[in-house]
Amino acid sequence: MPSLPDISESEWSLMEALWESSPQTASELTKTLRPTMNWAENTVRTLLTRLIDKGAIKTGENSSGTRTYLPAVKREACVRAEGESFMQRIFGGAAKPLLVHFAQNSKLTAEEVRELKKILDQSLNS
Amino acid sequence: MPSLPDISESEWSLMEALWESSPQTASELTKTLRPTMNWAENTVRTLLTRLIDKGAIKTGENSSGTRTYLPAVKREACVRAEGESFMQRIFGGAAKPLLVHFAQNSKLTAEEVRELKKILDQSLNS
DNA sequence: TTCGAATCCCTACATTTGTAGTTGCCAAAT
DNA sequence: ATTTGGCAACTACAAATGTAGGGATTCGAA
Repeated sequence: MPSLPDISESEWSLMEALWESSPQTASELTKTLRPTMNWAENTVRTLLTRLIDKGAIKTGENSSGTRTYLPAVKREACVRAEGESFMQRIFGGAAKPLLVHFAQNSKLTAEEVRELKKILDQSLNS
Repeated sequence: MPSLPDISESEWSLMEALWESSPQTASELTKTLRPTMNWAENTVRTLLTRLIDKGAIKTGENSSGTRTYLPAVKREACVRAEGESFMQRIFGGAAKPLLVHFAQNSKLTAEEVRELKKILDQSLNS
């Protein structure tokens, strides 16, 4: 697997928008993100360029000939990479302490706890 | 709560060393970290200075009058902050998807699964 | 056909981060 | 007293990040 690009925090917002819906043009993306990040369109374009350089997204073209952008890497893969790196940095790479931490620091509903326990069991025999 | 300082990746290594054992002088720290990070002592000093500016560590003095460094913030609090930020960035702030992700992507032993389930149960009734 | 809005391509610039090097000073060993 | 070995204080400098601005081009509407 080609090692995944390093996606910064701002860039991640763009990626999320594209994973959510793509292709999108720069101005569409700007509008999509306007509510959350109040970025100037040039800011969005700069980030898009950087993401292309990093190989995280590709370009296409819509019917009117305007450039469009779409993910070149899968979200799940990026989430795994970010997760690995976080786990490494903060929990020395160990999953259990991480899970313990979040289990203890989150208010989960009984239903969620039930689901999680099920997933834990499944993680064993598969 | 005094909002916690933003600790970078390299800085985090220093903090870990200090949480593990403090106070330490700059040269002690350099030696402590030598096996992992092969940093020049000046690098360590620069990072220490930045951590002081950020309010993450404080200084003291040992019996020989040499400056020592020690944490000014608790590890658990920083871990919580980093965890929050990570969960926000990657999982939109939701704990369950995060837990599901790590539960599925880690090879846990039966024993660990047992412990985790117990912790999940406890997280409910407390 | 001309003007303005949308697109693109460059350039800019302050911060943060990673990683030191340089210099000055002081106390301990010759 | 001189040298030397630490320690402290500054300075350095490139890459990555956040956040745009300006100029050229083009396409559709007036």
